[in-house]
Amino acid sequence: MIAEVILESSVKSLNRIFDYNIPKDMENNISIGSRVLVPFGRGKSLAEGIVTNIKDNTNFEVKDIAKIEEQSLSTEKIKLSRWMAKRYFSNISECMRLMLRPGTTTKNFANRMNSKTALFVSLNIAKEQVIKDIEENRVKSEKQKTVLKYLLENGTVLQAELIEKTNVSRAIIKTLEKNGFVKIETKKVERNSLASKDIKRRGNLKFTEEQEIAYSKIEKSIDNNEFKKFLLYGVTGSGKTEIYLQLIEKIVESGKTAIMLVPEISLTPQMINRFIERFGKEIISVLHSKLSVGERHDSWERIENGEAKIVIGARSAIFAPTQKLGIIIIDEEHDSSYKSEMAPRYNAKEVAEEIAKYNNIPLVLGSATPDINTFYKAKNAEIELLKLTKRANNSSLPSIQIVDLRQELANGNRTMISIKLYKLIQENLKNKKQTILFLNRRGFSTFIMCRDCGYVAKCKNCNISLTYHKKEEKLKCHYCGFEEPLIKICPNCGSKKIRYFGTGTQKLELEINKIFPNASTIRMDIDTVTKKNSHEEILRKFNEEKIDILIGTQMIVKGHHFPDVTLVGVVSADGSLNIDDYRASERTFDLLVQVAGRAGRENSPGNVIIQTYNPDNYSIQYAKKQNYEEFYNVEIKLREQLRYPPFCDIIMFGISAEKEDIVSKTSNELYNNLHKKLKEKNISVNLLKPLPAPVDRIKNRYRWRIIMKAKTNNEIINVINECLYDKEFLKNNARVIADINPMNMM
DNA sequence: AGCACGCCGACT
DNA sequence: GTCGGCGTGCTC
Repeated sequence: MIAEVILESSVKSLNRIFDYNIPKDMENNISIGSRVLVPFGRGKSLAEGIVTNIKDNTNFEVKDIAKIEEQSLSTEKIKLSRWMAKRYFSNISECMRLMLRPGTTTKNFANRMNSKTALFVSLNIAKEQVIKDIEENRVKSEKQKTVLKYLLENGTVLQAELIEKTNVSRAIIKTLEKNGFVKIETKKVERNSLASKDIKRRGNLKFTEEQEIAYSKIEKSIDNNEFKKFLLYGVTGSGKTEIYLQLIEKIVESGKTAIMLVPEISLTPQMINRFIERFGKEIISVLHSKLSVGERHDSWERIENGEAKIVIGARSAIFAPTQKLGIIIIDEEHDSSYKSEMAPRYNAKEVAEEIAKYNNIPLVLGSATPDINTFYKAKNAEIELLKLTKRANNSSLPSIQIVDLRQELANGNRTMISIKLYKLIQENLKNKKQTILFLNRRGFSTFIMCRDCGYVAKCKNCNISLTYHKKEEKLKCHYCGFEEPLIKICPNCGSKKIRYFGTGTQKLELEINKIFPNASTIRMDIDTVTKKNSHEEILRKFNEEKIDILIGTQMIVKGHHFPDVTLVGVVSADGSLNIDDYRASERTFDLLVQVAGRAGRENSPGNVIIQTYNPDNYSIQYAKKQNYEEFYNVEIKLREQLRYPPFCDIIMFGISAEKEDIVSKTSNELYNNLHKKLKEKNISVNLLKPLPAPVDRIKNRYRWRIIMKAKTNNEIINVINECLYDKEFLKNNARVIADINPMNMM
């Protein structure tokens, strides 16, 4: 018997099948999906791989499989890997890696993550007997008594815990073991990130009429075992989560499992707690990047062995090894984090759809500001639209005002805070209410320039200006991380007239401290949340210590609940508007609606001030009105006129290398190959000539790109794959990537 | 990715 | 002569 094996490697030239002989004694233990070790190459080194097919003979002179490992992939996951590899122009083994238990995919399989074990101590005789033995003084030593008492109360405990809590040495426990009172054994330790949670269970809430209708539509497709897509479109507070919870409850009760994806940033303890309240931590598995590899390994194992029925996680949790999957829910479906920016460059929404198809189950997408593409499909009946128009908790929408910064400047106000915003902050401080100031740019100044000669400080590795970070007195590159001390004298002309341009959160914080010297402030951006729990720590501080003003970027926007915030100021709405990307308006609208949602969620209606140099822009105007559908109607017409998604797909080819001539040569070769092949097959697409990327050098590599606009189908995808994996083309010494509908066009 | 092969200049 | 530099090609 011969096995077709895909080797674990991200090298493009190895992205194919290798045949291996299955030794007689392994025949009964091997199947499609088995993970194996095989000899590969001239050396004696072993490579890891996955068996993707078993057949009777081969044309090659084959070697024997060396070892079969314990883990395997389901045939469904192999099918999914094949689909992904093609759709996302990636190596099949890179796709498979996402579906294997975390911590088991390192090249060095000797250092594999395994289930962790530790020594546990428990009583070896009946409790009553132990009590008697203590009372009748058969155990005399005080220390031994303490240990036995602790065990009587706590059952089986970690030896380390026992030693720490009872303050005894290991010898005492050993003696107790020798005398037959306790036993010490090696057992598996579960690294469960939820272990410390002790949360009261709670029942269901009562549905409103709208919730009831939405729920029963989805319920019907669960009952019919059919694949169907739903868009649950409802404003913040309209009760989407309650619908998710009750759908999952139904699924779990019928012995099936559920996957719920949420954006990484909204995977907060508050959100997880809500699930634990309803279902208990025993059947929930949480997967996200903040967990240690060990915790992720064990979470995965609990899903594999059926212990965990509900998976809550960020993007890659879609690959969780669930048994009998019954529903997939994707919350905040418009969020850009569902698209991977690393190989394989997959979109979890599309992957979820594929998985839902395989399993004949519903896929539920939820959002208050749906992705334009999703809403277009909902309007065209490809997705069933379920609307929730009323806020379940009756809280009122905040009052939103736009401030024209041009006017402000004309009136002589050169600060970042308009008169209107200033007055509202002052009022809030007086009333002991909290304020959030949002600015989507970190650092102090975006760039620094010499006023005499026009010199701008740039990164030596990237063609991008350096951002000034005041606290460290450093210039930093936000692309490669390069840092250098702040320059005080122009290196070009020696002038001392160095000026700072553009504003970041650091400068805003400084300015706020100047304007409101008595107000307490806290800042939250990438620079302040580097440590593992600092994110939560800042929010806890803000909430509990009643900090007056929270200043932050994107990351303050999602999923957090601030009961005492009654004022939100968007210091500048223009940052996301002036990006060279067809999604700039959509992003601005989403962001503003979400930021506004942070104000006045409880009983007091909040105030929102949006400061901008583009007060007439439609995304800002509709955000003020909080009217998604009107925004959609304008946006979709523009997309149609300019032929942007959903009216076509955008495929971006990125070519990079250290030498510019290699980049241009490879780019032109790829363009010509694509052009030729498409012409041969009579496929017409909009293929733009290769050009340097907007940021044409990052980390010392020159970057070019080719853009293709086309309504993709199998034929086009095949042509692209053929060109990218062409043997002759691969000889070029450049890095080439292809990304379908990328989130970042830079 | 490894690893071997082979073609070239430098050197105990 | 031969040691080692790295460009090229192959791996079931």
